Amino acid sequence: MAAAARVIAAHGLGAPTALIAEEAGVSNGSLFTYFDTKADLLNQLYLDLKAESAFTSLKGLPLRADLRKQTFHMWSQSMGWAAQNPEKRRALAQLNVSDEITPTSRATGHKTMKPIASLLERIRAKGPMRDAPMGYVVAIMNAVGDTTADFMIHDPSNANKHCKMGFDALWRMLV
Amino acid sequence: MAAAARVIAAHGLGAPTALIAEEAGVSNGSLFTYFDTKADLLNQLYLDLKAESAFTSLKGLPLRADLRKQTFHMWSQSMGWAAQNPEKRRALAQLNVSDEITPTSRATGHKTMKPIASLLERIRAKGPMRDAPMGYVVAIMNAVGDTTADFMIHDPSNANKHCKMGFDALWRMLV
Amino acid sequence: MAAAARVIAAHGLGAPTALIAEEAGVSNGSLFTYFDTKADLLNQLYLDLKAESAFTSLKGLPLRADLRKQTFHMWSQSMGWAAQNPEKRRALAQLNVSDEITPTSRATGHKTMKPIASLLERIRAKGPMRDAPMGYVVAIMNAVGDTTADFMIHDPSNANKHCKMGFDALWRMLV
Amino acid sequence: MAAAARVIAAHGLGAPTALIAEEAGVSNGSLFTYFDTKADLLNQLYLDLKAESAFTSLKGLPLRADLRKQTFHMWSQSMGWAAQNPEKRRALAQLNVSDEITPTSRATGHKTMKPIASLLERIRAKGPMRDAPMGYVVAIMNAVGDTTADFMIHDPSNANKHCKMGFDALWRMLV
DNA sequence: CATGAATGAGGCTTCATTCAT
DNA sequence: CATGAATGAAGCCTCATTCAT
Repeated sequence: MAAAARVIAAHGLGAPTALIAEEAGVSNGSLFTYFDTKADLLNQLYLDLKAESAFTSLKGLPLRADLRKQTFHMWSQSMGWAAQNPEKRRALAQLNVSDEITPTSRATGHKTMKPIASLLERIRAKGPMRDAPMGYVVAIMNAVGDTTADFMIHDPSNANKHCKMGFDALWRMLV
Repeated sequence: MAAAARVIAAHGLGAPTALIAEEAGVSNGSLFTYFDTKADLLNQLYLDLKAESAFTSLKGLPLRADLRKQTFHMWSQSMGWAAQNPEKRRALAQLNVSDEITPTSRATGHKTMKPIASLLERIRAKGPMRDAPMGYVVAIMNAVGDTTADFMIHDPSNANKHCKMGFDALWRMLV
Repeated sequence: MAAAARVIAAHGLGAPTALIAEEAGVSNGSLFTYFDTKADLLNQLYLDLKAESAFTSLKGLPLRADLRKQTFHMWSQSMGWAAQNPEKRRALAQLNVSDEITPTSRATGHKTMKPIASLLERIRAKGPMRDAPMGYVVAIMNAVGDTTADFMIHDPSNANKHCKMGFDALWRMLV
Repeated sequence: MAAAARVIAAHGLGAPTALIAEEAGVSNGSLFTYFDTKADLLNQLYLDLKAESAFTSLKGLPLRADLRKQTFHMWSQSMGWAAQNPEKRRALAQLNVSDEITPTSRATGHKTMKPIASLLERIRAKGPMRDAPMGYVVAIMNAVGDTTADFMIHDPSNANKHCKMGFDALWRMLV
C-alpha cells in the first residue's frame, strides 16, 4: 500500500503493477493475491489515504475550544500530514480525479470525512455561505487545502507561514 | 482539436488516439499528419483551451470600472465559458494535472493568463493576502473557480447563483 | 534516382519514400508517377547503378594491351568509381543483398557485366582456377572489390595504395 | 535464438517479431520478456552466431602443425559450419551489414575472432600482403569465405571441392 | 500462499500508396 | 502531370492478469 503510494506519486496512475510489486518487494504475481484488480488496489489505496488523512486531521481535536480553534487545529493537522507525506498526498490527489475510483469508494471516502464536514457545517450555517450547498463548502475547503499543501511542499521553509495564510483565507471565506 | 476535447472529457487522458481520430471523422493515421505525437496533440489542446478560456474571460472587460466590477466580469465570463463548454473545461482540468504537458507549454499557458494575474495582483497588493506569493493567489482563484464551475455544471438551474456565490467567497478571501 | 542513392546510402533500404521524394525536390505523390512501387524504384536504381559502374569500369579499356593491363585498367576504373561515388556504392551494396531485387533485375545486372566477365573468363581459363565455375570467380572478384573499395573510402589518403594492393591480391588468386 | 536465425534467414532483418515468436513457439509478448527490443534480439543473435562460428572454426586446431595446415583446418571448419548451418550463416550475413548492430556488439564480435586474426597475422607478416593493414586481410578472408560458403550451400554435391578451391585461392593471395 | 514466466489484447506510430484538386 | 493530405494495414512494444510449479 505504501509502495503503491510512492510509485503512483512518482509515475502517475498509469504506473505498471509490476513496478508497485517491485517497490513493495513482492513478485508481480503476488500482488494479485491481495488485490483482484489494479482498480481494486487503487480503490483501497484511495480509502486508506483518505482515512489516514482524515484521522490525522482529527487527532487531538480540542472539542471544547471554539469553532475557529477547532477548525484551525484540523487544518494544521491536515496540512502537516500533507507536508510530511508528500508522496501520499500526491497519490491521493491523483486518485481524487481518477475515474477508476468507484462511486462506492467515493461515498465511503466522504463518509470518512464526516466529522470534518460536521465541523464545517456548524461554521457555514451561520456565516455568509449559509445558502451554499454543504458539498460546495467542503469542495472549496479541499481545493484551498490542496493548493496550500502544494505551496507548503514546494517551499518547505515557509511551510508554517503558508499554512497560516491558507487558513486565514479559508476563514475569511467562511465567516 | 474539438473532437479531442470531447473524447478526453469522456475517457480521460488515456483515451486511445484511435477514438479521437474517429470522433474527428478522420482515420487513425491521419491524426499523425497533424500532430507528431499524442503528447504533442495534448500540448496543443492545452494551449488552445487555455487561450480560449483566457480570451473569453477578458472579453469586454470594463477597464474603467472599479476592481471589484472588473474582477466580477472576468469571473462571470470564465464561469460562463466553463458552464457552456463542460467538455472543454473537463479536458482542460485533466490536462492541467497531466505530466504530458511540457514546462514550455505550461509557461506559455501562464503567459496567456497574464492580464488576469495582473488584475488579481492589484487586488492582492492592498488586501489581507498582500504577503502571499502571487502564484498562490492565482492558484487559489483557479481552485475556487474549478470547484465553482463543477457545481454550475452539475446543477445548471442554479448556475448563476453558484457563480455569484463563488465570486463572493473569493472576494472575501481577497479583500 | 541520384536522390534515392543518397538517401539509401544514408538511411538504408528502409528509407521512407517520402524522404527520397524530398531529397529529389518533388512531392511524395509525384514519386509514384515515375515508379509504380518502391520495389520498382529500387530495381531501377539497382540497374542504373550497376550499369554506371560497369560502364565506368570499361571506359577506355585498352583492348590491345595484355590481359593483366586490361584487367588492371578495369579494376582501377571500378575502384575509382566506387571511391568517388561512395553513396552510390553504398546504395548498390545494399541493393545487392536486398530481396526486393527481382531475379529478372539480377539477371539484367549480370548481363551488364558481361564484358567484365569475359575478360575474367579468359584469365581463369588458363590459371589455377580453371576448374572453378565462372560465377564463383566473378563473385570472388566482386567480394574482393567491395572490400577494397570499403578501405579506399575509409582511408582516402591511401586510396591508390589500397587499389593496387587489392588488384595484386586478386591477380595472385587468378593466375 | 535458433528460431530467430531461421526466420531472419528466410525473411531478412525486416521479419516481424511476431513471426520469430511464432517460430519459437511462444507468444508475441513473450519475446519481450527475453529481449528488451528487436534490436537487442538482433545484437544477441549476432554475438551468438559469431561466437558459434568462431568456436567451430578453432575447434581441434592443430597448434603444432605448420601455418598452412592450421589455416586450412580453420578454413574447413568454418566452411563446414556454414555449409551445415545455412540458415545461421545467412542470418549472420545479414546481421553483418545491418546498422542495428551496435559498435559495442561489433567490437565484441571482433574480439571473438581474435585467434583467427592472430593466425592470419603470422601469415600476412611474411607474405606479399605484409604492407596491408590487418583489418583489410581479415576482411578479404571473410569476403572470400562468404562467397565460398554461398557456393558450397548452393551446390552441396561439390561442397568439398569448393571448399578446397576457396582455400587455395585465399592461400595464393596470402603467401 | 508466493512466484515469475507466459499471455495476448491493445496502444502508438510509420509509411507505401491513392486520389481529389 | 504535380501535389500533398488522407488512408489503414502492419509493426513494435507494454502491461494487467493468469497459472503451473
